[in-house]
Amino acid sequence: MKQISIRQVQDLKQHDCEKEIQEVNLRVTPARVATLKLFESHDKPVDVLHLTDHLQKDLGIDRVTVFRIINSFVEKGLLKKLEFQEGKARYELNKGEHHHLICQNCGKIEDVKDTVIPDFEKKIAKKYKFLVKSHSLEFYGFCNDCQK
Amino acid sequence: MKQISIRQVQDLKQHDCEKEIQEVNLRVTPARVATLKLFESHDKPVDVLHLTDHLQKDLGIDRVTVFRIINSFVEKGLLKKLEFQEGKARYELNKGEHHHLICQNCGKIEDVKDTVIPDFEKKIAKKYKFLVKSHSLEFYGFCNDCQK
DNA sequence: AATTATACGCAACTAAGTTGCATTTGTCAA
DNA sequence: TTGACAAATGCAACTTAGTTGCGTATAATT
Repeated sequence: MKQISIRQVQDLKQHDCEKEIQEVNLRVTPARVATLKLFESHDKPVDVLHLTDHLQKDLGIDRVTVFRIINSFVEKGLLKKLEFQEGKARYELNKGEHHHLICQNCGKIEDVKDTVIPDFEKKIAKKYKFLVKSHSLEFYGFCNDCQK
Repeated sequence: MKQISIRQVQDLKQHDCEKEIQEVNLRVTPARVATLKLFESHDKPVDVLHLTDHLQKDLGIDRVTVFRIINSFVEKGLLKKLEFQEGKARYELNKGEHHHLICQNCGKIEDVKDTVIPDFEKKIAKKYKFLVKSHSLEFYGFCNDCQK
């Protein structure tokens, strides 16, 4: 069986990111590819400070640019903006409908698959004549470890 | 049938607010009563700027004090903190479980009664061993008027 | 390789929210 | 009712998230 090297995996990733950016009609720039790559290698919602930490220090990408890139990614539907009552936004790749469990003690964020919202949305559309475009659902409390 | 005057209604309200504040072990101060009254006379979630507008101009209550009062009210469970992806918080009286429909065009906020979350929370508690303390659910889209 | 719209970096700004500290005020007990 | 003390307020200064304007650089297109 033919193996592919780490190098090749990274190239694939690089190529995927470039393609994704191109597909939403944004120019493929090093800053954008690096940002999207960061999200691909992160499965939890991150805030901008966390992103700039790496992007600015290691790649010299400006804070402002990171904000602008993220806004364009959100606008194009690549990212989803989240707010966990922290006074700042978090972002995650916009794939797979799910919600979040946020531990108020240790800050751990867990994903929960959605089982109820699509039905609820239909009811809302009918009853309130409201056209739902997106939603956000978060649960705050204590994770298994922090209940002790 | 005996009528009560506007004056008496306001006194009742004043008294209710004072009682509520006392009951959560906070000192009854003019600033706190005025803040709580503002919430009682407002059925939609408001941001701090909106509050200070009245409290500062008409009653000379400082911006900082408003922030501090609100934080203490949230801590004591009188208010619920909300975030509608605006880069600032909103607050509402913490009574009656409900969610929000937020119109992305005109900004109108509508309340939706909860029908699905309590059940969902039970499932989460069981499956993820997560102790849910609170949650937030918002729907973004277009209200009836703005769909045209 | 030249053109051009778009993206980037830098500096400055805005707006939300917080902190420290001196003064005032609500509460409670004498 | 008054005096004492903890708690609340006002003011100034600060922090942090996010934005804007503008000159320069660069990706896409011919």
